[in-house]
Parts: sequence; C-alpha cells; structure tokens
Amino acid sequence: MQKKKKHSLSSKQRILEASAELIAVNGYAAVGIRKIAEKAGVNISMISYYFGSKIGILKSIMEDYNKEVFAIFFELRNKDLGLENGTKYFVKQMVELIKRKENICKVAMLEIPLDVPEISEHKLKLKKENHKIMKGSLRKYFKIFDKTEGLIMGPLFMSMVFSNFLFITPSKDFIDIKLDDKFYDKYAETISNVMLYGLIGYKKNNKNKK
Amino acid sequence: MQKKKKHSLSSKQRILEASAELIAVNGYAAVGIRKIAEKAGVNISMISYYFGSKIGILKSIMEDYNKEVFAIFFELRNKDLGLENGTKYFVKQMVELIKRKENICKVAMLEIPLDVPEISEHKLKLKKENHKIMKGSLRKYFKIFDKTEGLIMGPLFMSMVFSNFLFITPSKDFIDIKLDDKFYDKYAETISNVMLYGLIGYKKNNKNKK
Amino acid sequence: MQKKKKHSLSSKQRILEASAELIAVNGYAAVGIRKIAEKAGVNISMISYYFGSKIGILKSIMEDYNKEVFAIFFELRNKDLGLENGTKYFVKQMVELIKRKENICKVAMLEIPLDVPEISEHKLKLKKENHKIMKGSLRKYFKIFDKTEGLIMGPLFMSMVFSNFLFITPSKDFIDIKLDDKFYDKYAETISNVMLYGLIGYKKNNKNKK
Amino acid sequence: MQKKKKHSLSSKQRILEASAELIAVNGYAAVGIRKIAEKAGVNISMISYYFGSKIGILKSIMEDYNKEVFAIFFELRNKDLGLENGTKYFVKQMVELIKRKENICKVAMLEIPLDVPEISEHKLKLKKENHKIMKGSLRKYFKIFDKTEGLIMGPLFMSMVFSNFLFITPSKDFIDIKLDDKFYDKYAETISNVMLYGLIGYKKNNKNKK
DNA sequence: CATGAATGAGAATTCATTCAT
DNA sequence: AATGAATGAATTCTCATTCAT
Repeated sequence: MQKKKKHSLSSKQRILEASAELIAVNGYAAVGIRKIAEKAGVNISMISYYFGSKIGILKSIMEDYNKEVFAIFFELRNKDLGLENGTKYFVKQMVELIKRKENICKVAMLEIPLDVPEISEHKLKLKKENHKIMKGSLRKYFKIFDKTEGLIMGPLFMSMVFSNFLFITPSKDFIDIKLDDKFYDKYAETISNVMLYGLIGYKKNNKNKK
Repeated sequence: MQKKKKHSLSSKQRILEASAELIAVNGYAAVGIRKIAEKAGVNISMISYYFGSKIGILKSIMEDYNKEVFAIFFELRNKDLGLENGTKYFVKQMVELIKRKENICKVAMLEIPLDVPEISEHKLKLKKENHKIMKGSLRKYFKIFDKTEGLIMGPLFMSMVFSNFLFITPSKDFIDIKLDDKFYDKYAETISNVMLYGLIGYKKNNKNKK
Repeated sequence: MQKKKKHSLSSKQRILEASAELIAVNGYAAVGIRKIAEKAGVNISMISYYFGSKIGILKSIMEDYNKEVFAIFFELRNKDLGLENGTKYFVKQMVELIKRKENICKVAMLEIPLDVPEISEHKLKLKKENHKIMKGSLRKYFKIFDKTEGLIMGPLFMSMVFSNFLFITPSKDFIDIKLDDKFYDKYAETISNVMLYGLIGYKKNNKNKK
Repeated sequence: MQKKKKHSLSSKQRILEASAELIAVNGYAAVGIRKIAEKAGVNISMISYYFGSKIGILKSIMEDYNKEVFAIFFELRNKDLGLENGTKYFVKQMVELIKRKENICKVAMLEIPLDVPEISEHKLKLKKENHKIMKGSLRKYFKIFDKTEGLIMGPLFMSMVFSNFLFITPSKDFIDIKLDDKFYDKYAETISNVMLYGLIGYKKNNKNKK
C-alpha cells in the first residue's frame, strides 16, 4: 500500500515535471499529452487519471508558482528590512525560486499574458490572492500608493526579475550563456541595483518636479 | 490594375492583422488558421496562397517586429544624444512602436522565449541582424562592454520596456487599466527614469566596489 | 496570328510532355496540376483551357498510345511476314515506340490495370478499337483462335514487350542500367527470341498432348 | 486477453485487406484513408494508430509481398529440380501466390515501377534482400550469368507471370474472364511452357550465333 | 493503478477548378 | 492567350478524451 502510493505519487510528479519542461520550451498549446506521457514514461490515460484533463496540469503548475511567489511576498511584507535590504531580499528570493523551479516559473510567466479561456477564471482567482500581498509589499518598501504607479511598477519589477527568460531564445542561440551559480549571483546583484537605484532616482525626480 | 493590387494587398494585410491580434491574445499554437481566416474574412486557402503555411504568418510578423526595432536602434546609435536623452529617446520610440503595432510587438515578445522549431533558424538569423546594432547602442550610451553585463542588460532593458504586456492578463482582469495616451506618457516617463537612474546607480556602485 | 497559334500549340505540347513525364514516374493520382503547370512553365488555368480538366490530359495520352499501338498492329496484320519475321517486326516496332515515346507508353501501361472511373468508358472505347486488330494479328501470325488462349497470350506478349518498365524502380536503384540503343537492341532481340521460341514450343507441346 | 488481442489483430488485418483491395484497383495515391477506414469498418484514426500513416500500409503490403516472393525463390534455389521442373515449379508457386494474395500482388506490382518518395528507400532495401536469391535462382536453373541478360530476364519472367494483371482493366471490360481454378491451371501451364521453350530456344539460338 | 484500443472532432494543407480581368 | 486571385471540398494526420479490461 505504501509502495503503491509512493509509485503513484512518483508518476504524478513525473507528469508534472515533464509537462513543465515541455511547456516552458514550446508553450502550452503546442505540447500534446502524448509527448508529455512519453517524456514522463507513463500511459496517456494517466494524465486524465491524475489531472482530469490537460488543462489540469497547467492549473497545477500555475498554483505551484503562485504559492511560491505568495510565500516570498508574504515573508517580505512581514519582515522589516528597509528599502535596500528589502529590494535585495526580494530579488534574491525570486532568483532562488527561478533556480529551484525554472520550468514552473517559465510556464507561469509565459501563460500570464495569454488568454487560455479554460483557466482565465482560475488565473484571476490566483491573481487576486497575490494581489493584496504584493500591493502591501510595494507600499511598505517602495512607498508606492498611487494606483497607476502600482500598475506600472508591479509588472516592471516582475519582468526585471524574469528578464533573463524573456528575450533569450532557448535553443540554437549563437550566444552561449552558462547559467551557473556565478551568473545568477551577478544577475541578482545587477537586477537588485538597477531596481534599487532606479526606484530611488525615480522617486527623487518626482519630488523635484513638484 | 490598381484595383487588383489593392484588393490583393488588402486580403494579405487583413490576414496579417487578424493573425497578430489572435496570436497576441492566445499564442501562436493555440490559434488555428480557420479562426484567422474567419476573422480576416477570407477563405482558408488564402493563407497558404499568400504565406505558404501557417508558420509563414509568424515569420512575417517577426520580420516586421525586427525591422522596426532595428530602425530604432539604428537611429539611436547614429544620433549623439548622451545618456539621459538617449535613454528617453529609446524608451519613447519603443513605446511609440508599442502603440503603433501593439499586436506585432506582443506576438514577437511572446514567441522569442519559445522554441517553435520551424522558425528557430529564421529567428536566429533575425536576431543576428539586430544583435550588432543593439550591442553598439549599449556601448555608446550605457558604456556596457562586458559580455556578461551585456547579456543581462540587453534583455533587462527590453523587458522593462515591454513590462506592461508581460504580467498583465489580457481579459477578465479585475484591474481595469485604460491604455490611453496619458497612461503611455506616464509609462514611458516611469520606465525611462527607472532605467536611467538604475543604470547610473548601478555604475556608480560598481566603481565604489573597486 | 500564326505566331500566336504556334505559341499556344507549344504550350499545349509542353503541358502534355510535362504530364507524361510526371505521371510516368508518380502515377496519375499523385501528380497535381500545379506541378504539371510548373514543369511546363505555364499558368495553372491553361490546363483547363486546353484540356478541360486534369483527366483530359490522361485521355489525351491514352489516345496517343492507342493510336500508336493500333498503327503497329495494323501494319503487322496487313503485311505478310510469317511467324519469325512477324514476331521480330512486332517486337522491334514496339521497342521503337518505347524509345520514341517512353513516358506515353509508361503512363498507358500503368493506367491500363487501374480503374480511374472518369476514363473507364473512354478506355473501354479505345480498347475495343484495338481489340479487333490485335486479335487479327494474333490469329494471322500466331494461330491463336481459342478465346482463353487469346486472353492469356495477348497480355502476355504486351507485358513481355514492356517488361523492362514493370519490375524496375525508376530512381535510386542500386542497379544502374544504361538504356542506350545497344541495350534496346539486345532487349528487342531477347524478347523476340523468347517470344518466338516460347510460342513455337508451346504450340508443339500442345499438339503432342493431343 | 485472448479476446483483446484477437480483436486488435482483426482491426489491423481488416485495414490491411481493405487497403490492398482498394489500392489494387485504384492505385495508392487515388485511395484515401477515409475510404479504407470505411471499407474496413474502423475509425479513420485507427490507421495512424496501427500503421503510423497512410504510407505505413503500403510498406506493410510491400513487405508481405517481398516475404512471399523471397520464400518462393528460396525454396527454388534450395531444391534441385532441373530446368523444366524448376520453371514449372516457379510459375506454379507464383500463380498460387497470386490466387492466395491477389490484391497484395497487384499492389506490389503496380507500385514497383512508381516512385513514391516516402518508400523509395524502403523499397530499395526490400529489393536488395530479394535480389541475391533471385540472381541465385536465375543462375542455377536458367544459367544466366551475364549482367545485362539478367537485367532483361529477371523482369521478363516476373512480368510474364503477372501478365494477366497488367493489360487487363479490372472493371467494365467487354471481355469477361472467369478467373477460376481452371483458368489459373491453364494460365500456369501456358506461361510455364512459353517461358521454358522460350528460354531453351533463346539459349540455343545464342549458341548457334557463336 | 495501469493499459491500449477506439473515438470523433479538429488541425493544417493541397486539390482541381472558376472567374474576372 | 494568359494571368493570378479566390473558392470550397477533400486530403492526411493529430488531438484530447474515454472505455473496457
């Protein structure tokens, strides 16, 4: 019984990992359940069995991503680090997440701007859950209270953090980047600094205007 | 004769526009040629007639995007605006492009991190064309010479400029943003400032370290 | 006017030749009018213009073949060559035809055992035209009067003559045969002899039985 | 379990039989998988399920044909029958094959001279397998050692054996042949004799020349 | 838990043909 | 005589899903 359950969990997990990897590279719509099943080494029917349908996999991935991001913002808001350390903490945690769950992050990031009708409501629900805690962090650390400002800054910070995914083609690139720990350290530091000084400069500039 | 040509251009153009709109929202793989043909008001066969195949449409869109971005960087590199005005000019031009060809930009941006095998070579070719001119601009205005630094800053600037697409779900959002000229002015100004001061701060910080 | 007509004839002829070549290699159903038009260097619409429809081309080819074969049997029946010379004459004429109109012969030979419904009646009509004259020749030279015997011998002689087409794959063969005049002389001689002595032996054997 | 396997085999078998029948009459390119599925009483998708694609059916048929012909030549070469009995044995076995697997033979025979690019390599492979054993038989029984001679005689013997397919239109013919056992006996005997005496005469004639 | 056969809808693409010019 | 845009039906193939075992 124990054994059985373990085996089943492992199957489910393999499906999830295979899915994340394939979807991260090809996009959700381009990936068929056959390829997922093949990569995961399970029978096709197992997907419906575990996830109900193909879309269930995507939901599962999105939930995982949201949970992780929520945890980061939750910690950030509860801590009291100040602007500089707060920025650094946020970026560091996000980069750690990227390293830990690269494919999950990619999938989430790629699917957010898309409209897959079957999950739009689910996405909205997840977004609402995160929205409050993100807004809280933006206010606490970055003193962003204006609505429009928030609407610009929220996505801006996220896309800065994820920028190394966004304009880099996964394969066959003529630029070869070694995404090792050293790179990610440099990456986190760079993003942190641009974000921090960018924000400070922006704020100062705004004040002077007035 | 004039009429003929006009009509044919119009059909092709309508396919292109319908495609960009649908792909921007749903992703390339999720959009069928039937929906494109329907939206464009043309017969399905016209797509292969004008573009050879579905992938031909995507190629066409990517080329358009690349041409536009190339033109912006080309101008930037040839001008002599200094850091502040250069940054502002770059962001302003990009935002203008977004306003002018929103769907084209979205499609390109969504497809860059994906690996659609049929166009990977074509994408690489386009990327190579732009790479040199982008590198030149990064050097001239931002004094970025280090390879790793360039690999971080290039995508970073692009994802900052496109951030309002990236973490905003297109429909059914509980946050309603009016993407009018006023918003885009504010948007361009914000991005410009964060980018400019972020870069200055980052550079100063680097010097102090040494 | 003269010029114009000449040009139009040439177009028609080029369509016919391109068709024969393509159909000989790929079979009628596998060849599209686009490829024919492309190979012939004419506009697609020209095919309907000259031949009414795709099937019109096949009809035209079959007619040509039938006319040629009819002429050979007509001559054969009208001459008075005796068994040996008759056999040799028949084979020689057929081989000459193959050399002169290789693709036409191949197409006809490939289409005869198939049932393309649109031309079955036309084929039947052509066959009837030839049947009488072929039967006459079989009687005169080979003394074949029995119906069943005729039904076996007729196709047998034809398939012997065409055998170098039938079990040889056109391309990518590991056996390279140079189909030059020397080969065809040897070929005609071989077929003639096997046919002649085969028939003589067969006849003698039949008599002895009785 | 037994049932399952039986059922699955039956579906696959039915597809194969329906295909052979349709292709034998209409040619490969003219037969759609819809018609095959309809005739076999299976869902269209079952074809790619069992055969990968339409071409997989043809490959399967060609393999079957080749295996059967190989077996005949293999037996022939291993036996020691002498010229007369060898010829008779060969023709008899081939005619038995035709009776047993008429459509398979027709399809193979019709496809050999055609160039369906997707199977040209596969065909070449199959041909190579049979080539050696056929050459061995030609040498052993018919004393054919010369290359050109072999290239003429090999196809000649095959087309003689299959002649009743080659120049007879399947349907709507004004000549009605009853292809019963009696006919095939007569057919085998006729072909055998023409082949045997033809070969003897041809050989004798060649010697006299020298 | 797991398998594999089966389904039917839908995918992209190609087809021969027509029509206005 | 010739063009090329346009059509709609037909093509093969793949899709996610279901079902009996």
